[in-house]
Amino acid sequence: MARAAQKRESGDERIVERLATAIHEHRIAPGMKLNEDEVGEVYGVSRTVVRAALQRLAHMRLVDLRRNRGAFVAQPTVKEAREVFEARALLEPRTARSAAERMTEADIATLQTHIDNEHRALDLGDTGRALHLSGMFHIEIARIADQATVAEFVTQLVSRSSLIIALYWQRRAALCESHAHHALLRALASGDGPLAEDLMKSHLLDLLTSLDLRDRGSAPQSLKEALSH
Amino acid sequence: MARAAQKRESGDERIVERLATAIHEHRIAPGMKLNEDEVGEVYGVSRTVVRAALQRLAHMRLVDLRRNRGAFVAQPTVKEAREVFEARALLEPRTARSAAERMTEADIATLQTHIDNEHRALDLGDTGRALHLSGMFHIEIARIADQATVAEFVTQLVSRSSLIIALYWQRRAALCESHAHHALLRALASGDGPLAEDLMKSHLLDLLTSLDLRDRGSAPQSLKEALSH
DNA sequence: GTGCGTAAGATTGTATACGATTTCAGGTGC
DNA sequence: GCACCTGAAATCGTATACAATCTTACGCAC
Repeated sequence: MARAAQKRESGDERIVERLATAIHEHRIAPGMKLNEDEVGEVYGVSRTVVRAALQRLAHMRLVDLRRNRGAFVAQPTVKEAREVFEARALLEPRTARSAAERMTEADIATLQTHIDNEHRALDLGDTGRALHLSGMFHIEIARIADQATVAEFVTQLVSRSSLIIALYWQRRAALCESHAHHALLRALASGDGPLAEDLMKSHLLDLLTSLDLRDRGSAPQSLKEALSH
Repeated sequence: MARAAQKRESGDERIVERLATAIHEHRIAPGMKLNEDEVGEVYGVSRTVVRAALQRLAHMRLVDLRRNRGAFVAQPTVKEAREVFEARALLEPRTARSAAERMTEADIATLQTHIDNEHRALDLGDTGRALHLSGMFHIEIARIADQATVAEFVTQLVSRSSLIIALYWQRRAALCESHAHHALLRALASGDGPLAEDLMKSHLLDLLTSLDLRDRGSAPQSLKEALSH
């Protein structure tokens, strides 16, 4: 209810959001250059606000800002990918345990909704949206744990994970995710903290092992029409 | 222009650094307003770069950016303080263990230097610098663990901790810190990962309990001359 | 004297302009 | 034909100008 009602969105936030989802949904490929003038023209704003948006995206590690060179969609290396999941392994299991001890009926409903929507998106073949919702599930848990700082970190890590998955996915296994989330939700709903912690830990491990993390060349494309709308 | 010297630093980074240290050393009080024109005049740059700097500081949670209102030095609440240390408790102990398994002679020397400098600063009564060096010790450990992502988070958390300590400090136990760091270094140097993890955990707990985290009114002052140089 | 409305001032948000740096194409020499 | 130099075009970094929004002070009615 916060978004739709509040038209007070500062120009750059709108662009951050649109660019972020475009990156998450893999509509603009890693390595692609984000020319300030072009982005500005696409969204009908000046470079001033584009630069602000790019800076924030750089902060989220979704784009790479190179001095006097410009902004490029981030291309997480294999090392970075491992480090991101390492950080998630440190933060999320314990946070899931905390969340289990605080779950309310409303929280259960929210998580269930996320899972349902994720299933629906998958059925429709909208893997981009499914991935997004899958991430929201993790973020929501941190929020339920009432740990804003951790939630913020998890948000960034989930965001980067989307990019990483887009880059290093070795196909298959979107379903097992949903199952993992469902089992997690059961543990959370029953207030079983230790179980939730274990499930989260193995879930993250599964995610990591489902990636193909062997070095390989990258394909830095360069076009901007993918941004249209 | 007589900018001379190092051009490697993009204008805004210089300002971010100066403002950050000014905040860390408590030279500008939490709640104080950071007027864009004034800051720009102090550092001899235009609002454009000041705004970029403020945005980055907001990202670090050192300043609070309020729409159409301006930038204010952050005033971490008690809740935020707890959450920051909660996050540190999740990240740092395990990271210390990893670091213990990777320590080199150079790393040991670096940490020892930090401790020495911290002692020296304390002897000179420069608590601001001592606090800064104390934080660097923690950040260095994350770097040694070769976990850039975690290191980045720890950097932000340490930074916020400085502000929190400035706000909620209650007892004069700066010495125990040094002792804790010294013990930690010994564990790290001897490659005892589990011990390092335990020591870090209790060190963070000590830090947290040394704070007076009961709600109380804040004192939002308002001047800018504290920024001079 | 108190409360409120309105207008002037101050401050932030955004756009545009200009200088600095990089990139790339074309040409010259070997 | 290849390497290297040179200059123009493109792009980023910063400053300035203008518009939108908020704050504050003044004046008027009661």
